[in-house]
Parts: sequence; C-alpha cells; structure tokens
Amino acid sequence: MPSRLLVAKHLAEIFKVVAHQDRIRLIEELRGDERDVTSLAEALDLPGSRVSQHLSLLRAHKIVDERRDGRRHMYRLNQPEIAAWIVDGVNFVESRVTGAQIANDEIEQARRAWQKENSLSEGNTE
Amino acid sequence: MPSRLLVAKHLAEIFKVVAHQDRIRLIEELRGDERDVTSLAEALDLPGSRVSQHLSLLRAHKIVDERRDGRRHMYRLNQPEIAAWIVDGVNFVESRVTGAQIANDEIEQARRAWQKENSLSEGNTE
DNA sequence: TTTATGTATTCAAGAACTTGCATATGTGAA
DNA sequence: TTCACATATGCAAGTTCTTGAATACATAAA
Repeated sequence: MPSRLLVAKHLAEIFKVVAHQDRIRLIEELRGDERDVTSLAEALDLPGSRVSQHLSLLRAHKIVDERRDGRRHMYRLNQPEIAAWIVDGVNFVESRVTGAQIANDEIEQARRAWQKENSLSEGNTE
Repeated sequence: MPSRLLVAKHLAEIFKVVAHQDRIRLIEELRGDERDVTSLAEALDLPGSRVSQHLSLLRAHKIVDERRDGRRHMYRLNQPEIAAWIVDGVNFVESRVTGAQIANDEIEQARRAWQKENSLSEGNTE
C-alpha cells in the first residue's frame, strides 16, 4: 500500500481527534501547565465524565500524558507544539469566515490570546 | 471568553472537513495545479461521485474553488497554505506513531514528497 | 438546425458505520 | 465512606458510501 495513503489515513485520525470543540478547548487549557480533571471540567463547564472521555481519547492518541497525584489525575500536553499548530488553523477560519456569523474581530482577539499564552508557555519569540 | 468558544467551534469545523483520508489526498493532489474531477478520481482510485461529494464539502467550506471549462469542472485550492499546514500535522503523526503499525520510514518518505512538491508549487511554475 | 449519443459531473436517498452524550457502575486513594 | 476519576452501555445524531437518476455540455448524424 502506498505510503501516501497510509499517511493520509493517520493524518485523518489526528484531525478527527482534534476536530471537536471541547477537545480543542482542552488542548487550549493545557497549553501552560498540567491540570487536573476537575479544574478542566470547571473551566469548560462540562460534566467530569465527559471531560474524562475526551481526555481518554486524547491520551489514546498520545496528545496528552497523564500522571497521578494522590487522587487527582494530572494531564499535560505530550507535544506542546500541537497547540501552535492548532493556532495556525485559525488563519483558515478567519479567511473562510468572511461574511459568516462570526466576527473577524472575535477571531483576531482569540488568536492573540492563544498566541500570547502560547509564547509564554513555550518561552519563545516571534 | 465566549469568543474562545466560538473560535473553538469554527476550528473544529475546519478540522472536521479535513479529517478524512480522501479529502486530505484531494488537497494533496491539488497542491500544484488545478485539476478536473475525473483526473482526481483516477489518482485516488475512487468513484467520481464520491470525489464530487468530497469536493462539494471542500467547496462549501471555501477550501477549494471551482471553475468550469467546457464539460470539465476544474478545482483548485482557495488557500494553498492549507496544504503546508496539513504537512505540519505529519509531525504529530510521526511521533505519535512510534511503536504502531506504520513505519516511520514511510511517513518520512511521504513527508518529503509532500514538501518537495509543495515548494515547487509555491516557488515556481511546473 | 434539430435530434441523438456519449461524456463529465452533480444530486438524492438509503444502508451501514461512527461518534457523542447521558447515565450508571467500577476503582483506587484518603 | 467519600472524593476524584475512569469505563461500560446504549441510544440518538451525524457521516460515509453506494447506487442510480438528473443535468450540462460537446459532437455527430439526419
């Protein structure tokens, strides 16, 4: 089987895992520090079991790592660069969205916020 | 805060559109030139109607543009940078995949191919 | 010039499959 | 036991794929 097809398949898997509002927000929340499930559930305003389900998917795809601390389960990004990659996707949202129901202002604002915190957590320059 | 949620939602949409083996390959095929449906269907070894369905989704999300030439429908990437963005995603496949059923060799090979053709299409004409 | 024929592509409808979510139950630490 | 979280189950909702018919255009024949 041609390697292109295989790679396309695996890429599609990655995209599928990330292609969810809540999982994107989880990755967003995890940019900086590691976090426990309860704090993530509060931040996202979702039931803990749902957050746990999402995290287990992210974990299965090695996007996050888990560590136990007493009865808390701490999660962190396994590959922090993935957050930056997602931010790049915002560029396509922005141009795609012209004339749609979301204001470019809001996107710009959110992008700045992401990037600001991203560069804090990665400690790099632009 | 609400803008973050909105952006996450729109990002998720983009990811969903791209999160399919065949659509990724279509974007791949379209990196260089515009192409007609039949040639894409042959390249991907898929029935034309399926290719057409995928293209119409990509079109709906302004990822591709369509132009008619006689009885052919020519498609091209609306935002060619999206191809480069997808290539970046290969990095996550690669590290995620260690110990899985796909050889890193194959990924590396496919990535080189993608990037080579990408820089051709972005730098000069073919 | 109309009519017929072939070719390129889209559109539509349903079956098969996948994902998301709520709820309930299970596990291990304090 | 309670807290913090994970996992199982099952159904609703969404996606993908197949098939087949519809549209659009080009060309050739009458």
